[in-house]
Amino acid sequence: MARAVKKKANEAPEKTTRIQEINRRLILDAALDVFSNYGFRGTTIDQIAEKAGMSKPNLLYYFPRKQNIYVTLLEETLTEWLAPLAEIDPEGDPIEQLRKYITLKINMSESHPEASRLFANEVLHGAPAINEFLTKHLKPLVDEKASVIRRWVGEGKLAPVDPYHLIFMIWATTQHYADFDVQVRAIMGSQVGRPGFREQTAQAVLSIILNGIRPRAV
Amino acid sequence: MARAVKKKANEAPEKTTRIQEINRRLILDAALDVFSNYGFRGTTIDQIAEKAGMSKPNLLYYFPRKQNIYVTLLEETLTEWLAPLAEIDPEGDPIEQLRKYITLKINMSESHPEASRLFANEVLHGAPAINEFLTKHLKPLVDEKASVIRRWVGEGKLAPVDPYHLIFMIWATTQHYADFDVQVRAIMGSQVGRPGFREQTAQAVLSIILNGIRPRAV
DNA sequence: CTGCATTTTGACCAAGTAGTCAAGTTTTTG
DNA sequence: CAAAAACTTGACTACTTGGTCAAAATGCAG
Repeated sequence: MARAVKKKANEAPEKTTRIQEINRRLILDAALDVFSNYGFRGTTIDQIAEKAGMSKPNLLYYFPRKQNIYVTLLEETLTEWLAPLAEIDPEGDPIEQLRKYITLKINMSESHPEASRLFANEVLHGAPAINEFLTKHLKPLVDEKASVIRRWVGEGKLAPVDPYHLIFMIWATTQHYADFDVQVRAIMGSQVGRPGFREQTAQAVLSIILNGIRPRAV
Repeated sequence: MARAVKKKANEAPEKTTRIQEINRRLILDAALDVFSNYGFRGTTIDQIAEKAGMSKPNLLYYFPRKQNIYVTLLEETLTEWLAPLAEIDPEGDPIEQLRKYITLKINMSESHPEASRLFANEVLHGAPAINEFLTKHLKPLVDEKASVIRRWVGEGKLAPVDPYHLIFMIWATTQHYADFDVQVRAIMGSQVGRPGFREQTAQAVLSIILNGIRPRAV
């Protein structure tokens, strides 16, 4: 009867069994798929349970509330999602570092569009579940990288540009291809699926942004 | 007892009374507010009715289905949303035309963020209600403007750039400020509300994109 | 002012959905 | 190889919510 999380109330607080590990993974994978397509309200526990191949009460044995699945998923995803930003090397060459960052983001948008959409949907609706994450983790990281970029600008290695807006532009542009996939497909048609499309996208995005911030003669 | 739409079954097909006009407007305004915040599934008819100041059955007298309100709203919004793109003048100066377009889009994002979010949410979820609009109206318009941009590139008036990706980048960047408002606020804090923030944004976006596509020496 | 059309709403219904429960099955452990 | 712990599920409940309906209130044309 004990909930998966609670133990005998005096033993070691955290102990995950093999089965727990497997099933939580199954649930989270299924949930990512469903939540990213239908949003929080649009998703039913039954949908997730079916996709995960288990009964609803069983699913609720692992995550007592729908919210729990959702929040766990967002936390898992966000950390991974931010990794590339953290990798920007303050000592590296500015243009090279930003090229690498943009390329990584475009690749992520193609390889994990569900994660991007899950996040986009949450923010679009006011980020009720992750507002704290945004101010406590995202902001400090962005502040840090923004000051690096600002220094680069000061050293004349980049054209004068507001670092925050530059970062927003990179996010917006790269995630657009995941979040607005349907629209991109409606306009560009069959090209989208074709091999090489990602390279073509990367090339176009890199060309505009990097030339847009390359230092210019005054 | 007749539905608002049907008349005495043989009279002039379309006749909207004063009251109808007022109430439909009240409903659509309220609905834009609610739908853009909570999405289609997350919105209840009761919420809209309350915000519109009328009873639920009364609201359903004007729009027999929740879907009807939603679709009407999207159609109204989309036309307005695309207007700036149509205004790009093939005979004008390329950089000037694109500057004007970007500026208009940024202004719209600030003045009508709900419209942007309504649309973003719909596309994010696969655009079930407007897929047809995308291929029948949006695509042709984009194709047309893309060929104008391609011609400009051919004439050496712009750096070599894929016109479709350029348009996507402009959309992504400008709408980001409406759709991801919460995130922008979490990172930039109180600056966002301040007068002049829009100008600062416009300046940053214009600087990067326009310099990114300005013709360069080979 | 009167009678018909339009508008408005309280009460209600059916479907869908988050979450519970108690009883069963499987796995682990001493 | 028991006995305990962990896992699983059918059946159920409480609640939300889209939509109906019949009757009342209001507006309006002649």
